[in-house]
Amino acid sequence: MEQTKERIIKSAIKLFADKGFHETKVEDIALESGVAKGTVYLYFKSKEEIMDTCLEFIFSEASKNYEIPDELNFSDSIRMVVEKNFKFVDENIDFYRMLSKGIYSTSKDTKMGRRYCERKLFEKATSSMEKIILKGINEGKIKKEVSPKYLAVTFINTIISSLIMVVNSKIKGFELNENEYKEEIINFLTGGIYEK
Amino acid sequence: MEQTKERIIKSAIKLFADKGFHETKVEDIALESGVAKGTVYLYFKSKEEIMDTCLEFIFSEASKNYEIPDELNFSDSIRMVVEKNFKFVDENIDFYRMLSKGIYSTSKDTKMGRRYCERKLFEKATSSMEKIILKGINEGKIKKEVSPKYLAVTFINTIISSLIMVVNSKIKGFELNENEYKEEIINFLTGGIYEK
Amino acid sequence: MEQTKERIIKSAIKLFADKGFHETKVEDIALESGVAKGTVYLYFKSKEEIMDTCLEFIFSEASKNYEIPDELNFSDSIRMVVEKNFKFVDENIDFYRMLSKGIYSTSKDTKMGRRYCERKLFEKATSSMEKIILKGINEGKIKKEVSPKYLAVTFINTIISSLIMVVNSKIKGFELNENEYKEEIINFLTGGIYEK
Amino acid sequence: MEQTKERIIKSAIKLFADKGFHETKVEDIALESGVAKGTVYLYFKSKEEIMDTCLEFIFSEASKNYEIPDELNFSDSIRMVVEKNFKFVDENIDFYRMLSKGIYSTSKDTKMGRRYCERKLFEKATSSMEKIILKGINEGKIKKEVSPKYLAVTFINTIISSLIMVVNSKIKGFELNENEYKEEIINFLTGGIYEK
DNA sequence: AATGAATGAGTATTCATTCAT
DNA sequence: CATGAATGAATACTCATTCAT
Repeated sequence: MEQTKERIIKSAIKLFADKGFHETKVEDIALESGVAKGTVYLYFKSKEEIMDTCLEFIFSEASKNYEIPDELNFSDSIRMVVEKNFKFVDENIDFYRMLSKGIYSTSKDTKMGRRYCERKLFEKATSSMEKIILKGINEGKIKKEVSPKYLAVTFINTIISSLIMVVNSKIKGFELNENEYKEEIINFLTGGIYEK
Repeated sequence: MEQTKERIIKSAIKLFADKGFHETKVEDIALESGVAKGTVYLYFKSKEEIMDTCLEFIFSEASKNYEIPDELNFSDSIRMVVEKNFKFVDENIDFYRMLSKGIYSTSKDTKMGRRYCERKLFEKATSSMEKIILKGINEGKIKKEVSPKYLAVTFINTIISSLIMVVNSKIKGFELNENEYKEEIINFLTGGIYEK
Repeated sequence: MEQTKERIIKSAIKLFADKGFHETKVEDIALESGVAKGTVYLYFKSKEEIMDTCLEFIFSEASKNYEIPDELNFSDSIRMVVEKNFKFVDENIDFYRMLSKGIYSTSKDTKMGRRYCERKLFEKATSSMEKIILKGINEGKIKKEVSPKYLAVTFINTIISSLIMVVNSKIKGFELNENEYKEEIINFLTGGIYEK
Repeated sequence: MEQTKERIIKSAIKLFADKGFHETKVEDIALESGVAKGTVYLYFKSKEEIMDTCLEFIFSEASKNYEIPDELNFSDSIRMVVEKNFKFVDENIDFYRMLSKGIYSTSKDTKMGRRYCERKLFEKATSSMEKIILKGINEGKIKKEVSPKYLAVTFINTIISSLIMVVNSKIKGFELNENEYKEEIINFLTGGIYEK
């Protein structure tokens, strides 16, 4: 049943987020999903493949956050991207916890794995953001001299790292007013923080 | 000898950056340092302690990037922070490679370890950046309505993620003109991208 | 399967008897039991736990040697205890070889381990022997002035050390006629060696 | 200096008694003796040799407990052997603690090691006891039918195990009145417990 | 004689993966 | 489809011993 596979994925995401890849045992995933260890191997060739499938699943979801209607203007587009992402964090906190683990990592990359998905998502995000910046230039909000590509990368990084901040605040009891912070980010990205 | 300990640290940083924590074997570190496995354990109680010492060492170096003279104005302060950091990346590429690993991680944290150092560095960075932003407000560059704290966090995140971009470009052959990108970041953070 | 666990216990007793605790490797136990090293750890958390289980098992068997019907008189009771024990040695030579190792030992004790079992067995043995001595006093065989408790301890020690002698004779080619020796012990304990 | 060697031996006896052979590290012995690890190896070829020397030293001391003047009668000889041994236990508690460790042992025996010393001591003890028993027979205290050899073994075992009891009582807080117990043992061995 | 830094062989334990039922 | 007993390769860590100083 495909339902079983989905249950395994969900459990894996939760556990990888809690304990990281290496600290999560296949047995843990099996227990959490309510199946036997052997069953996990009916649906996945290896533990790596479980991780890869988790990432593929979540990155494909995340990429929808960068689908913005053409008719929106610069500021509203920025607002929509930021709001979609903040909403997504709320609903997929485990995913971002997984991402924010960092450091004690492995370098093993697999075809469908992290790098591939990350890059796919990143490319989607920056190309989408580039269009939004072009809107800003056309609307006279942003100077013509800037490099839309580099600025897009910068905007995306700013958004992503702000999401990580939100996650950290949720988990580590950092004090951070999510809504105020979000508005500050939007304000910042739309140039609202600088005196004319 | 302290020289031996230092050689081990250097080797460990390189290897953790190359292969991540779990994929790096203690034997690898010993070989790379030109000592026997047992010798590593003369200087460190465990593999974890090696990682912790690496982080402590490098985070304490990195925190110097946020020491800015009071007499500099807003824009020059921003420029100095960004330039110091870009220079530091060039000279400590292994460290940033280590940081940019992400995902397949562990959650084990030790007292002197990652969280502690990360937070210490982050707090130093944001408090330093907050002062710079206050300069910006006093100079009339930044609106009085902004939250200096949130903006500081955002500025720091923007800088850090730009550094990660540079590292990725160096390693994965991403095409990125480091200098142009750096100028774009400075420009962005000092409000230069927006039309008056 | 419980059968596998039992096979492991039997092999462990044999090996601990042959080579002692430290000289017996977990791999040896696995080989001797015809299972893989990992399998041993399915049934036991650690090598210590194997030892503890061996001891628990064998001490509980040994304690049966001190179960004597109330209706037997003093001399017959002594005879029965001694004979049961000599028989037990014959059938569980490995166990006594394990006990007689001595000296190059460890001091690590675990809850269910040695001390606990030893004391339980010793208490069972002495309390049982105390009853037999009381029979001896009641029957006028033993003087009323003696301390039944101390005498019980002494009788038990005499029996146990005679068993160790038998084991040593079996293993190290000590010349010792088991039956004659046994009769001498019974004779000794029932006062038969002394002139009236 | 021979003084250093003696200090090492004393420390080793104490530590072996505390923690057993395997749990005592050569480093521990060095620390306890106030010398460097390397120095230990100036006086002993190996850790085994330290143990062997400890045993040799202590067994040779212990064998003096069985040197009894010919002119003493049976009962006084028994009393002297028992009293010497009880006194020796008091003064060399570490040695008996070492002996009473048992079980988690090793089987490695070395030339000068345990078996050799133990047997030497045991032979000295039993041959000495045999003479005492012959006195008993000559004095009409013990029946002529007994086997002096087997009885000697039994007497020695009774004494040795009573010493172990005393040690255990000292260490594990067992309640045992040492003097009463000693008198009971003497009484027992001289036939005083049985009604005529 | 004394030191203690360096060594590396040796081992308990873990856990992803398999496969007979 | 599902199971979970069995596997064994892989690895962090220990400690007796050596030897240059």
